[in-house]
Amino acid sequence: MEAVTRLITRKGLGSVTIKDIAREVGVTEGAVYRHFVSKQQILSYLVDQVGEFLRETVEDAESQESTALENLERIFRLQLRDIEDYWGLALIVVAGAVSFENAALRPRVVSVLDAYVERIRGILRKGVEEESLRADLDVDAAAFTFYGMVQGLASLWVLSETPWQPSDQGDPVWETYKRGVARVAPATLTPTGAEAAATPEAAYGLPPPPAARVV
Amino acid sequence: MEAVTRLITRKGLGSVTIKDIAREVGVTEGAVYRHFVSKQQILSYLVDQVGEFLRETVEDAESQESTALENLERIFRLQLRDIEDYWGLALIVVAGAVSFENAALRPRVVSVLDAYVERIRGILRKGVEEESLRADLDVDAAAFTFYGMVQGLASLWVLSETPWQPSDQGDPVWETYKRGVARVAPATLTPTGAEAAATPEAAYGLPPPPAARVV
DNA sequence: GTAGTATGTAAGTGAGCGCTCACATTCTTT
DNA sequence: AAAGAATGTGAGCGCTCACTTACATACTAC
Repeated sequence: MEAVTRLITRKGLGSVTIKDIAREVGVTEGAVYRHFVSKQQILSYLVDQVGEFLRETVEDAESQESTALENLERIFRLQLRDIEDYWGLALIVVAGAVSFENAALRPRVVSVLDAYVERIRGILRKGVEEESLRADLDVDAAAFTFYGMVQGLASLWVLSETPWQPSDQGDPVWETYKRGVARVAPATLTPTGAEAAATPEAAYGLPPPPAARVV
Repeated sequence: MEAVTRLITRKGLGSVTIKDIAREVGVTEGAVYRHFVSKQQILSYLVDQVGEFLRETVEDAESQESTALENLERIFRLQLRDIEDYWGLALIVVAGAVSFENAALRPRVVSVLDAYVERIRGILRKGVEEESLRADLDVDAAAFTFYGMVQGLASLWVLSETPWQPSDQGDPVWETYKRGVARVAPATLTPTGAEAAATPEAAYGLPPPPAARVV
């Protein structure tokens, strides 16, 4: 399984063959089939493994005794780090598109993703209850957006050849998200010409985010 | 090209063969190769076509004389509609992951995506200038998030078998985004127990969004 | 040490892929 | 009507893929 992870990370899911896996492990194709009944099964195990990985990430962050908002931020940052470390692997689940080619694998991917989004929703609900998130928050929409944020960063990162890291972009992206969900004074349009708002970092007692890089 | 679009929409990029394309058109494989030199070329044309499609969508929305925020909302909604209509096709670009399997196609996909995100950035910049967006907005991060929002909805939609439509989820998701970028009073944490904020729809003179559905 | 099982190898098989080619048909031009 | 170009056919080539099989070796238990 580790060899498969390495291979996918190196050359993408679609181009990994059984022969590749065997060579990576240092055996022949037949030996692989002594332990797995099909390639499908290998990928299926892999999806489970990724699901477990996601679950642990979220639960670790949740176990901390802090506000839902802080937990979410922790998950966001852990996720970005994981994408950097195992990006090909993370993409199996995070960029679910990869799997939509493989109809047999889809139900597993769907259940992993559903569980993930549901956990995010749970944290958001808790945040609304404990009043660190705005009371009128649409929890479903916010969970969607959280997922999209991670996935968007992941796919733009994978596609770009430049050496930027998701975690570099993470701060300002997180700020944008936070502004949409955190509890704030009622939103009102300020007339043109009004003074610029103080940076929200200051409002939260955080250091200012680093300058964003262009993709 | 229309047949290819239809096929990808039906069964995904990876499983479309030249034979499939020929059958869909009503000719044999050889005839396809009379007009295209390779499968790679067909896909390459397709990516260009999608890029053109995206460009038109954005330019149509931009040509309207309204605030950047309203233009962005229009793009968002048009995009969701396009994903519903041609989802497999939209995914070629939107879920760039599909292409990362295909190294030769990647530069084209990257340039299409870059152009798209850059256009979103341009609108956001304009919004900051005309003061419909917050002055301290991180334009790069907001563009990232916009892209992620669309892509997240697209991939969750593709994966789920349930009959929900992205445009149904669109309203609350857009509200979450808008709260993060629109010009508002300086963000300050309200103490617990404070009254819930008035709905932002009211602030913008819009009808309340429909209840969100679960994936 | 021997039996039995677990694990590995080398050489396949058959199917499907992108793509080619010798040839047939249809369309356009004059 | 004839010529030439454009378009289409169907067989098949070379390759790679997931997967199989007959046989060999290594490990474990008694």
